[in-house]
Amino acid sequence: MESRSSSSRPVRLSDVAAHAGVSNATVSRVLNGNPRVDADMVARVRRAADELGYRPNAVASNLRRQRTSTWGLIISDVTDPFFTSVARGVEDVAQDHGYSLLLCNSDENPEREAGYLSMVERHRVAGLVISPHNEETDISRIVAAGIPVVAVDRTLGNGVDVVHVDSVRGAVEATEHLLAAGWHRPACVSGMPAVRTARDRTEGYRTAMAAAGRADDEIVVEGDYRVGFGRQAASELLSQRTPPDAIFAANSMIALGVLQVLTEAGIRVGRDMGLIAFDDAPWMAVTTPQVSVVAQPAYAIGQEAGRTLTERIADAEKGERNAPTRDIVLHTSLVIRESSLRRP
Amino acid sequence: MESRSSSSRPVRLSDVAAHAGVSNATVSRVLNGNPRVDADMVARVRRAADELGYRPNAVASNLRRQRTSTWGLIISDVTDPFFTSVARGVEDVAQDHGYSLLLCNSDENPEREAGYLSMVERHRVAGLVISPHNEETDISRIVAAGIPVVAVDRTLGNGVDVVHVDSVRGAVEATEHLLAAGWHRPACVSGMPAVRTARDRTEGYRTAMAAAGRADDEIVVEGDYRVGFGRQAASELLSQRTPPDAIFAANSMIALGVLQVLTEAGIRVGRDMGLIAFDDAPWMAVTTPQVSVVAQPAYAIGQEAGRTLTERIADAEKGERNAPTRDIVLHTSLVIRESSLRRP
DNA sequence: ATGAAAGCGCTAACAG
DNA sequence: CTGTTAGCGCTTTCAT
Repeated sequence: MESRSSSSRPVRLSDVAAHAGVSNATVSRVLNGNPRVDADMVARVRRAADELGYRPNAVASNLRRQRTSTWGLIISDVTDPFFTSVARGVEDVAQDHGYSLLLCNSDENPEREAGYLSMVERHRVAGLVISPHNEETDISRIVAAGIPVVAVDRTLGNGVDVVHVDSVRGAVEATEHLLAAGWHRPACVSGMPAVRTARDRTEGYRTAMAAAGRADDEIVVEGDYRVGFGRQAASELLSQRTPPDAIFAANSMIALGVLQVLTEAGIRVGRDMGLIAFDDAPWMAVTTPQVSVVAQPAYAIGQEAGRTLTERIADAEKGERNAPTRDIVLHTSLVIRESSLRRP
Repeated sequence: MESRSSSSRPVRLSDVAAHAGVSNATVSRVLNGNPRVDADMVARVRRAADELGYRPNAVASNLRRQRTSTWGLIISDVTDPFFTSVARGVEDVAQDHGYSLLLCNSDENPEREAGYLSMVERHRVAGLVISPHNEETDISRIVAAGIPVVAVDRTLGNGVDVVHVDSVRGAVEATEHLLAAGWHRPACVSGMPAVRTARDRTEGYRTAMAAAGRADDEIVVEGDYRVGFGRQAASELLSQRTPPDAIFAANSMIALGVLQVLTEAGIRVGRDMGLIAFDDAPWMAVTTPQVSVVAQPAYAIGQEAGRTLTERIADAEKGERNAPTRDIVLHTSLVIRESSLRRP
């Protein structure tokens, strides 16, 4: 039974207090679940709040409390299924704990990232989850402001908690598998060397090649983690004098671009060209042939980051300043489908 | 007085004022770009702010101004490429205008949606972009609070602006195309009838079937817009006595599920079974055969929603309460690839 | 168990 | 052009 005149002044806590015939303090206590209030009072206040259709003003509350109920989430690309799954994991944990998410898409662009970093600081977020562009990403201000930070996918040095997978190992496994499947000249198409996961995945590829005594056959193309670069790299590779006979794509976006070009060129994957990707994506099981991958538990990474963040926030409130840094490594799994298998 | 034991107290505007030897008001004016301040003052204040590493407290500012620099964004599924593209469009416009985004994933769940609606109201967002679950979605409180709202993808009645495509027409085109390509029994796999786009796409299918004198051959399966339902529907369809020979999937998630099942069952798409989907997705050009679609300009929908929202916010500030409701319809395009073409 | 009152950090009248 | 001052709506001592 809320009073609803089109654009009236919002109902304030003091309106509820007046309506219930109690003080502001009591209303505040009731609405915040403070136990030392009389049961009758609680009922009266609740009813008054309902009748007036009261919605607490989170801005005022945040200011007074000197802390917000919001987390910042800065990710590289909302368009990349890996990051959307991570975001989903973070969101679900945030919601469970009463936090909202300020979403920022850094787009793998350091300036944009810096702008967003400044924004979350101005908003005085309670915590931050970030997939940092690279180790140089400067979060010193955030840390100095006492805002807990958890990195996902990529480390940040500085004693910041991180949740990620072992990219080197995943890449080694992918490359070894390609070699074991009988491909002779597997190439690696990777992201920006500035980005840690890209470097690690390239390194894993090189390690496996060297271990197999194939160091001389290494073919590495580095660009970025976008579909466009996957296309470009694939075209370049195909036009070489002695093209590779297989490709290890360092993420799903690159794999998509590579596959587009391969498809357009009429190259039969799994026959003329082997393919394996780091990162699973929902569509990889519906292509012909299906794409083999090194799968990462993206949603779990997000959840784990969210859980770690809540703990850090609790620590910070207790004045706990020097809990040991956590480096949470989740497992990848090699999912062998068809694209990496050599058919006659 | 609360104990704030953590690191150093953040720098406040008054610290900058003291450091620069001016009043708070002057600092505020400089930092907000008020033109009537002396150039020397500006320089002095800027320097002081820099030296102290000052970051304005957006919470305090928001409270005092009685408006925030945040938009709410409530979408059905961050995992659906259509919605992530929309989100991207909204985000880019928001950023251009100095707004941040509070991201909410309603998951096509009315309760979750209601919770988020309440949240954005408490946060006193400056505006809201929402893909409402359906016409019943109750945004009366938001509207009553004077918060401009723009719906995307689905209408909301109530005189709320909306940016979307003509789903009926897109579905008609898809179905006509299937029929023209020589498929005899095309089925329609759609989302929840409660959701407007799902209803519209089903209706478009029916309209086209009727117009072709094939009303008796209609096969409609309705569930939701998720991959899982696409799988389920495809299985059911395949096990029927007289299965369809083509499928119109009402969105890309359903199409993905359908394709998974078709692939697993060894059914040759484009031969044994025709397929066309509403919504393009990046992977649809790398399957074999490539998937024909009714493409929507998702990013543009997001942008358009963002632009409309900024205008509505400006209107609201001017006290403009009755600008005519906008119904912005963007064009779909029929992209005929291979899955809908009948090969011998 | 309840109320009175003092701010949280900032902006915007209003004076000067 | 600059400063003084009064809050924004809420939470939390402190006193009763």
